[in-house]
Amino acid sequence: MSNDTQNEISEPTLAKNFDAKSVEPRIAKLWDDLDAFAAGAGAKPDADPYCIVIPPPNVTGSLHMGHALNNTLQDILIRFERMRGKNVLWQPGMDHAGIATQMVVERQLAEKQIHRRDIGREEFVKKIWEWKEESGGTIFNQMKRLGASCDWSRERFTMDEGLSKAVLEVFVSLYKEDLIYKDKRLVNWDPKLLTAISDLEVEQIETKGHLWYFRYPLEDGVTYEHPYNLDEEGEKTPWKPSDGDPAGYETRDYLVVATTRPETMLGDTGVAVSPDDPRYKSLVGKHVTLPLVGRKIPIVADEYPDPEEGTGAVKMTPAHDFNDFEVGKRQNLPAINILHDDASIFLAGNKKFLEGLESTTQVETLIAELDGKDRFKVRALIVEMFEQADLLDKIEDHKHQVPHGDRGGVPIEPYLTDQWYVDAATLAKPAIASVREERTNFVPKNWENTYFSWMENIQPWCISRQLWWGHQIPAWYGPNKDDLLNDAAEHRIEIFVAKSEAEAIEQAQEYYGKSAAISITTNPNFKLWGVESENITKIELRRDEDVLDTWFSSALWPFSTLGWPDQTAELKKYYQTDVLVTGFDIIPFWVARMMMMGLHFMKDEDGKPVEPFHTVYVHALVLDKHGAKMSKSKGNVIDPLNLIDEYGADALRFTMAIMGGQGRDIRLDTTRIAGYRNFGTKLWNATRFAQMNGVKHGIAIDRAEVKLTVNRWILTELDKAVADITANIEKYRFNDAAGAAYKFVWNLYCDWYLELLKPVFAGDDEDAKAEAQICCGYVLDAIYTFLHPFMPFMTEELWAETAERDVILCHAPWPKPETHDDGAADEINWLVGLITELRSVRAEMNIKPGAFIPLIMAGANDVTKARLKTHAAALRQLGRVENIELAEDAPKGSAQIVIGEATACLPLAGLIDLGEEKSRLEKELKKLDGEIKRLEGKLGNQRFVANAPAEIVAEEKGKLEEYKAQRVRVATAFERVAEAV
RNA sequence: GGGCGAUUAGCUCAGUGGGAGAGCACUACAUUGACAUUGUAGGGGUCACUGGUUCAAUCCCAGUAUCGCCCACCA
Repeated sequence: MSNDTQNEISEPTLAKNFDAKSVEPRIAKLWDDLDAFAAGAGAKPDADPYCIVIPPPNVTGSLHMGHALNNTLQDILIRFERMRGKNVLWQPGMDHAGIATQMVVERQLAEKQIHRRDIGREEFVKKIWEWKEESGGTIFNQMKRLGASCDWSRERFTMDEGLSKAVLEVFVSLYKEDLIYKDKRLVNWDPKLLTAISDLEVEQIETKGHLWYFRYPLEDGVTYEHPYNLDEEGEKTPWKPSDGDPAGYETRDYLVVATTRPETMLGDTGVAVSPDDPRYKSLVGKHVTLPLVGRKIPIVADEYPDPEEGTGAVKMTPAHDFNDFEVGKRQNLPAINILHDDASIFLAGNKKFLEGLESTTQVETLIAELDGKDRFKVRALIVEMFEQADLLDKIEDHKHQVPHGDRGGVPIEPYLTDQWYVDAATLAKPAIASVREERTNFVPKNWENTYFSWMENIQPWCISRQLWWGHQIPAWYGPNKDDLLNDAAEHRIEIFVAKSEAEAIEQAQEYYGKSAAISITTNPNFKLWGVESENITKIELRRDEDVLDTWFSSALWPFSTLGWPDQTAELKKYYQTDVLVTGFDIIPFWVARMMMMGLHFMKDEDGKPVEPFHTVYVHALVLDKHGAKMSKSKGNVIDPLNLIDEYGADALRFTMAIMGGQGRDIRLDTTRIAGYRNFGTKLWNATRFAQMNGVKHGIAIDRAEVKLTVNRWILTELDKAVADITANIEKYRFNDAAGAAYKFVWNLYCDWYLELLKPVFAGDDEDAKAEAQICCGYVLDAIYTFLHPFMPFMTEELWAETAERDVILCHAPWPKPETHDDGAADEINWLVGLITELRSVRAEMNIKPGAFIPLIMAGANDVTKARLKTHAAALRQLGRVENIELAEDAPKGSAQIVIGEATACLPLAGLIDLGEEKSRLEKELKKLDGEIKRLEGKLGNQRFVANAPAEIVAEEKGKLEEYKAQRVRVATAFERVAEAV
């Protein structure tokens, strides 16, 4: 022992403040150089695995606050488990994000006046790959700045070779099981992006519109009696069946139907009424003439119309409305498509539309006026035409939900096309059971409602997209053999689903026979038929042009990234993964589908399905500080990178953790980030203080040997804190874990422990000093460790700065709490209480903060006497009292603090205003009286004493006694002061 | 229309069936030996409202109000 046992302040090596800007990149590089995050890094060979797969960000994405939260929480779990000794893999990767990515590159081309069709599919896809190599994945560098400890060497991409192989495998095998099929039905069609989209990609947006009431004339000679009501002014008002007897009837030769989309009337093929509707009973089976078009369409009875709504008669457009499509199927109404794929009106050359129409001038005019025009323009024109024809009954303002494509942003059209579907209902069943039977658990649990409500009403999942960027559907089309040979009028298509072109040809060969020469064409004008002879000699196959929904490949993420369909070592080790951390918005998009696919394809040794993860942690949304969603258009977007620049990654992470409480959205207020940046500075300076006092790091402590009460106390508190933090991370209570860490570091370690050590370091008890130096460093080391998951950069830096270490901090073992309560807490709590009271009285009495004043302890017992002696230095430094003396009674004219059995007196006659001291004590008495009265009332209540648990009653009794004793002492003090005044 | 959540200090939020908490903001004082990105002390809340259960409700239950989100095919 040399210099550091003397009362010298050493020069700290740490700068005064933590410089995040220079330290963070350096630490990041350190981790990188050491491959610190590689799968299993730092773990023993037989360690338990722990795996999280990242929710793959879009390749076009950049880090937003949602990612910052999501990745912070994952990284906390990952670092925590890594330090606990598990074999950890955090699997990173990206999503190819079909539409989003294609749009980005299309926009770039548009700047050069190029359309993707100009350069062709192959060239266009090449351009997207080029773009991806150049600009894609910037988000990963941003995530590294956040400190995300993914195994970056294992980065995957949903379009890369391995994952594409998984997609093929899944598609082909689901097809073979009839869980994937092709079907012609109405889909949600995005007329801007010219592709089908799934139900989930449709957003309902409330829109102000109108409800137009049109008159459809009944066929010649048909009339009916239409009931009406009368209002107070004698005007006719609509009648509904529930109104009872109508006021009267009028004879009508037309039906009134209402619509929000007048343009669809061009495709009307019927009018439906309820079979129970008394108004229209006589009309069922009759016809109306479709205005403007002149088509005769039937009036049908169907359970779909609600007699209480609208007019009770509903126009049917099976090709452009999901309900009408169903009614059409039931009632045998044809579906007439009247839209091009871009939602312009399709009349000229529209075979189905023209069928059965006489080529009258009326129709010719209609075609001339409307064909090729945009749907909304046509809407206005149609209304105008109805008005001119005197068939517009009335117009009402109408608010309704209009479906919009979430990417293209324009209203979608229900559109009749061939698409591929996944039989989601079948796959959903085991996925529902897994959650019901708690093999997979949502945290917080209430998100299971979202999951169930989605899964239990699940519709066939439309997985084909008319895009170029994505996994091309592995289906090849050829002509139906029999149709070919029989020269049938209707040509059916034969589908060959295969993992490769060669396999498809093989299948085709088998189907068409050995004599057929089979080739693949990409010719868009290719025809499926047209052979020359009755022997099939030449067949061209053409691959389906469509690609798969992006979420199809994402659904395979937990096993495809681990190497599936190959049975890799990683797959074996890390599947089932542990927890999925995600926002609630993609529970149906992603979580539900991963459950379906995982359970279908992954089996354990006994062939039992294995869920992709045992826990789904659902976190909140990050909103601005007023609770609004962040969006570019609102201009309230906070860029996490700016926050990292300003406050450091650790501060941002800590904020995310402490605000990421379960089941609640986060309103981000940047002042809080500043607060947690300050927290880092506090810890930094605590270390600096330690350095100045020769504190030693990395030395093990035998707790039984620790002598100083403060040291024993802080070690006990440390144990409590570590246990608390550990338990809370295990329970995904990130806010509680961060809160416990914060309180321990600032409110216990810095505010009291270091303050209480100051007199020790300044004193001349060398043994005490040596012990304090070791203990102080030991606790600091523990702090670095338990804070590391939250603030990895600073703690890693401090870890390195304070001692030569065997391991870097992110591989250091998580502290283990030892329970060891020896009563030190009582003593320190007494001391802390006394000092706090001293400070409070001094402040109230306006005594100069720096001034030392004498203390006389009246009525102290032996324990108190001993404590006064032990902590004299601390009381001097922190309470600014000196010359501590003992007395039987409090001297006159002093301020008095009742603490335990004793009274601490500050003899300040002349220095303080005794009147003020008197009123201070009076206030205290009043407060005690209030408490005593409350407790006496409670304990006097027979029902309380009889019904409350015994320990509660005893507790309250104890409190009452305590208050009463306290009151006696305070009253004595008060009287003494009162006398002196 | 159905479902979920929120309502606690000026602001952002924790929290518990048994004496209301944090951060920021505010007030006063302090400061060249860890830290002004600080310290000490202090002010500030009928825990949205109304009922109910209970010995006891901010907490549990029901209803009301306000706000937010999700789902849904109303012509």
